[in-house]
Amino acid sequence: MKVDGRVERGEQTRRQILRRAAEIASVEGLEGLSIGRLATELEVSKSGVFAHFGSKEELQLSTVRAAAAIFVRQVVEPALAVPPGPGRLELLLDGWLAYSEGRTFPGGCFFYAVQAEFDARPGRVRDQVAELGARWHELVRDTAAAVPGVPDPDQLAFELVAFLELANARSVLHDDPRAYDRARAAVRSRLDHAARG
Amino acid sequence: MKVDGRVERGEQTRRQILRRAAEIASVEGLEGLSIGRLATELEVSKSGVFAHFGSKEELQLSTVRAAAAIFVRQVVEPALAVPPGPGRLELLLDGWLAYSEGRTFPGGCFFYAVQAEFDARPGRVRDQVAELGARWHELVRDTAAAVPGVPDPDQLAFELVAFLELANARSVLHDDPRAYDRARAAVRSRLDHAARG
DNA sequence: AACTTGTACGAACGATCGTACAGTTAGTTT
DNA sequence: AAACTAACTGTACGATCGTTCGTACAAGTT
Repeated sequence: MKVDGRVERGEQTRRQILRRAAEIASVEGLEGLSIGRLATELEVSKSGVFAHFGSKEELQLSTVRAAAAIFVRQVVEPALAVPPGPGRLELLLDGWLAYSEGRTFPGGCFFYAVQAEFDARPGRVRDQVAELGARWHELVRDTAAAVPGVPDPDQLAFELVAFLELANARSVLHDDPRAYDRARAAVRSRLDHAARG
Repeated sequence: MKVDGRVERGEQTRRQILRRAAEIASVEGLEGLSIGRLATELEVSKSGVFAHFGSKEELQLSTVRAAAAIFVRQVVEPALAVPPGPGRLELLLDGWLAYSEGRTFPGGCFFYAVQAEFDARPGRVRDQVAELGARWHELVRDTAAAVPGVPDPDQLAFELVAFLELANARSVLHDDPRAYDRARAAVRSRLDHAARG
């Protein structure tokens, strides 16, 4: 089946909308995202943007899905490409820090912004964000569990993720890249400590 | 000078507005805060609320100030009341966890929500939030520096605050109080490790 | 060639946003 | 008692919000 012309153009437009939407949301939040603004910036009509999703909530959900796909491709997949063990864990953590520091999204980690925005309100967006967060934590925990000599992978994963998230928060809020150095030092010393204990 | 009647009523109203504003903002953010909604919930007129602040930005700044005062009273002052050293550091960290876990603000830590919301946009609100965040970090660092045997108080403070913030984030997003146990365990082991090293 | 499908558009809707302003009420000052 | 002031109200404004609708047209289907 050929997929040029109308259908291809539609999917391309949709991708462009979601790309821009994820960028905006990482800075202004998923509620700060407005259909009219999105339309203006992309130089398409408001109803054109709206028609792709049917509701703002569906736009938000699609934006989260699109951001998750970018995150998986940049952070998760490279780590899963190497064998389990200390190497994979380090690659995962380094990949995350590079993803945040490199500003894949202009506001830093997309999920940090969106989690903090929706953590306390009910709804489908919050549910999806919570589920993605849980999956991320499980991935870090399972990756840590495959490292020999780790007594409590859940606890280790908690502490490692804490370092990553604070690095992101600090670097964005204070425009200070040294937060990543702090996080890298914390990760290193915590992993050394785990290996020895 | 007597301050009953008109003046007292005004200040009381202002306090009530800011109390409610801080509660709402901890859940929906400072942008989710709307003057009309605030007026409806407090059963006063929209222009009555507006007149107290003159602009939405001023309302947001006042809300941040009010939340900071609550935070200082609940977390900072009790710690400063005991002598510097390990006891003060533990009281500070335990106080923070109790402040977050006890839901002084319904959406968890007010500043976690507001920092994540404004970290990537310019403006006076962001500047104020960033300054308060820096002051908090300095307080933790200085408190840690007064503990004997701590080689790098800045690094230690970074890691401790990371545990606190992730506990808040996890517990709110997943409605899971065990995140605080994880944070307490992390704090304890990190402080033990610092004392030994 | 006739018909269906899907993208995108422009115009309009009711609601809500922040803000402005004049007026009322009640405490304070003289 | 008169003058003043601060808290608060009601109404209205322009802008923007999400959403609905009818339409135009290109592409795919039969």
